[in-house]
Amino acid sequence: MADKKHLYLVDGSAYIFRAYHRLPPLTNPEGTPVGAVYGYTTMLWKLADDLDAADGPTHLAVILDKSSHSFRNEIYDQYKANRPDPPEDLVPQFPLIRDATRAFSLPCIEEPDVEADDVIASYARAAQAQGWDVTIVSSDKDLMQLVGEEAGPNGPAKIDMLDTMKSARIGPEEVEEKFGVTPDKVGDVLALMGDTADNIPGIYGVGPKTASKLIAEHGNLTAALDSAEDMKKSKLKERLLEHRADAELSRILVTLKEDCELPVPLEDMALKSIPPGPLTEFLQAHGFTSLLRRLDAGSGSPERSNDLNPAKAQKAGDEGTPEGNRQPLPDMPAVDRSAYECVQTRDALDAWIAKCMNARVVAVDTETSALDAMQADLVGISLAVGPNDACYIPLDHHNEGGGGSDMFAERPEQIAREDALEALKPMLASDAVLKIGQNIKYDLNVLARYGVDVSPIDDTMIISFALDAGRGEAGIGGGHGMDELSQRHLGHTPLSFKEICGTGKKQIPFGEVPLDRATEYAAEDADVTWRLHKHLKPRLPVEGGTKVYERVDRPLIPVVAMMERNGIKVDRARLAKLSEEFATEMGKLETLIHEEAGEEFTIGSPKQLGTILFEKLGYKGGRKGKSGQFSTDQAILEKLAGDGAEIATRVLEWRQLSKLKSTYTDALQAAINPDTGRVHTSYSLVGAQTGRLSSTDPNLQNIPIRTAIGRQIREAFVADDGNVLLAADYSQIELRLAAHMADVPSLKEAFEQGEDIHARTAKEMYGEVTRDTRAAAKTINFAILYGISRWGLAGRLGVDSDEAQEVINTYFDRFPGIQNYISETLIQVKERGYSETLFGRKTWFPRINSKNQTERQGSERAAINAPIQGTSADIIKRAMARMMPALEEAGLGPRNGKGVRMLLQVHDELVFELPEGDVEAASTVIEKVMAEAAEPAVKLSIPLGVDIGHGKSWGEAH
DNA sequence: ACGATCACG
DNA sequence: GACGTACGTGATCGTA
Repeated sequence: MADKKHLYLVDGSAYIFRAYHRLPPLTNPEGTPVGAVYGYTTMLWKLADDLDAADGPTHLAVILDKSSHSFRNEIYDQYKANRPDPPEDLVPQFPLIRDATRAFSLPCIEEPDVEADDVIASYARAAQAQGWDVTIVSSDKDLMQLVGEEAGPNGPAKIDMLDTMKSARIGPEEVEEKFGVTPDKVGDVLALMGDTADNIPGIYGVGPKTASKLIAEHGNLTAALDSAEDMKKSKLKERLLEHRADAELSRILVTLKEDCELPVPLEDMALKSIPPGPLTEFLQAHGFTSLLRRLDAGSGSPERSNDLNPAKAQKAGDEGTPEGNRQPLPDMPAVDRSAYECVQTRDALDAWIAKCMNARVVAVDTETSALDAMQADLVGISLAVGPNDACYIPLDHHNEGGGGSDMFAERPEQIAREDALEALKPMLASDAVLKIGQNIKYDLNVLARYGVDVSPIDDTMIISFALDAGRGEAGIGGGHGMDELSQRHLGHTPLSFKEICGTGKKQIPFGEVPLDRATEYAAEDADVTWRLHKHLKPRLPVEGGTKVYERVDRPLIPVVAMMERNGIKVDRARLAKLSEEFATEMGKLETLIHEEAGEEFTIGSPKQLGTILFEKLGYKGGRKGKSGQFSTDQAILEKLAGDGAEIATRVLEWRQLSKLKSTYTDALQAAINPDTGRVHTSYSLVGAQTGRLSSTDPNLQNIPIRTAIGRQIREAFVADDGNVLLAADYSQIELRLAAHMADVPSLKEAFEQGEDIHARTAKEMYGEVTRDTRAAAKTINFAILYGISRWGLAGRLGVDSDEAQEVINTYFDRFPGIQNYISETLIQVKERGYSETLFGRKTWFPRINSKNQTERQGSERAAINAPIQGTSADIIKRAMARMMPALEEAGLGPRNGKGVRMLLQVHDELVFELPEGDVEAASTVIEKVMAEAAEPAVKLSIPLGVDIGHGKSWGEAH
């Protein structure tokens, strides 16, 4: 394997376009724009430098487009006809790519009459045929057809792709994830969906989803097209029949020519050490001083570049926040799991603790027996202070079947848990040592249960969220989990939990994993976390993420952790009684429904229900959705009920009860923690792209309140004896923020006067306030927050779309600031790619300029809403971070586990548990902290109203 | 694993 | 001129 050849083929032309859009507009000393060339140069550098890496190149060549004309234009004169001219300041950079490539002494290939893609395909196949591995450095979807493995003369030879912008490998799985079919069928999918960028027609009206579904079902393009004959009458059928020729033409256009001339023999592409002369000259000529410095430091062999030199970016007139600037891979050795240490003695542990104190920055990760931080036992702790400088400290490992207190359990040598924690405590609590975690809230909770405090902290997951919320693009994940971050930023795949512990029935608890394997896995997690921190943290100041991370999100981590540990008491008996009542009532309804249907069926099956209602009983209400299934959702059933269908009413009642029982009354009883007797939710700080929290296991942010029957469930959330629950919620916070952000004088005045805002809107719009006009005004107010469309509003108001348009016009007339806000927000998001809250939280919208209208409009609506929803989230988060210190200052803090405790957050509401006698004093503090939460960072032009109530239960507190 | 449905702000 | 019809979530169920 050591002498296996690995050819890297760089799609130079495509790269420079992307680099241009993602890097700051740098210029060289002569004033020539070179930002894209800089990006290209660092990328080449990095690739060439990976020569010795496990998956690095042994051979490398750059392929460029010779001209904009190719044989495809002969087949189809409209091919790429809609391509706009490249931006003015990019044009002079094209020839520089050639210069850069030559400076590295790398082969640079351009062929007439074919495209770079074809040359790449030809070289890739030629290399594969000789048994070489091939990596195509590009993210062009046409090239994804080539990905895969074929038998070669000495074992399988694989072709994959590397997207250096995203630091992501694209293998068969990624291709399949993107297209829903294997790489060899990608051409068929492309032929159906077409490509607006290349002006490839495809089938009009068929997008990626439909295309991949059709190909997956029928196997290939011809079969998919033939299948149209037998399809039921539909738009799709018509289109497939009508545009068949387009698809067939497209198939030819997307097919790569794999037998181009190969002007440079494969062997001549071997990577050699790079003569420094030409490279130095090139770097000097373009003022790439940071790279020059690295060249010098690296004694002739290029070292990896760490990032864009911020000083340089500034010199070029950049603001220091290059949008979309993905930094190249950090300067670190490859992960080497054999370097990790398993710490089994007190001496070894003490040495590590000293090492951490010395390092000042340490990544910490806990391994536990289960996922639930409130129940899991601590099994081990891993630490990392540098790349590959990591250890695992097993604390409760034992052989299979030897768990618990079994005296026959065989335990490998390890330090007693209590002793190890006692030794670690000072370091974990030391102000002089920053503890980094990936989702460190989990570790905080586990360790807190053992009496261990961890502070100060940093969290790579939260940093990633502050930088890249929403940034995921189709086919490439945008999440903030460790494996994904590692893949994206480090190009490294950590051992997966499954590989170590197995899956399903064969899964074993982490405590039973042999120590050598456990060390590899656990220490690697700490190592990767340390590396991610090294990589991500410096991006915060450069990309404007510091404020929201330092001022809003980081301080919240221990606060939310504490809320989770606090938990909330639920009245089990009351829930059980409700479950029983619901079951009885459901039984009665079931009988009635079956009687009316004339047969027994599963009411909970929308499919069966649809058949009964619309086929057997003959009610009207057509098919819907891709599945070709009848829709039986609430709106449709209510319509049927309105037309006198008794069965629809009964089904609606049954559904309500079924939902309440399974999701709430049954599930909440099961969620009671046996040790604490309370329910502990888990909040995700990165769950919602807008910056809101989300709540899981169980979700306590969607407990019923809107109907009387559902509200009974809230009555089951109760305070401990002698205590009450207090609920404090912001009143109309999003509308208030909209009034402020869009600067609407009449709405602001209404809020200042404490008026009923929907009534005020009704008065402005309709001249009078009645029940109907107020209801309509309320609908319109929400429509505004969510990004309005005339059709959407029409549906909600029960009028036609022309009338809805009238209503919208009137609204914009009366409140002109709103229209401005919407258009200015959209212009900005389209330009920069992200929206921003008043506190600087960014949410990215990678699809805001999509050619697909549905996708684009969806992004537009989300982008209108995100600054408002996100600012509201920022405000309540700030209130949460300040709440306990303020209460403590007022002498109301937790006292022997009592006093005022913050339990829940529901987007605009905070729930507390407190001694009955503290209600009045606590209300004053809580109201003040919440009302002033925006200050001093942001001065709002409207007051923030806070409503407070209390009672024995959450229901009563409202 | 995924869509349909429905609970919340 | 068609597209598909309000923003943000999570849990459960039936079905593939």
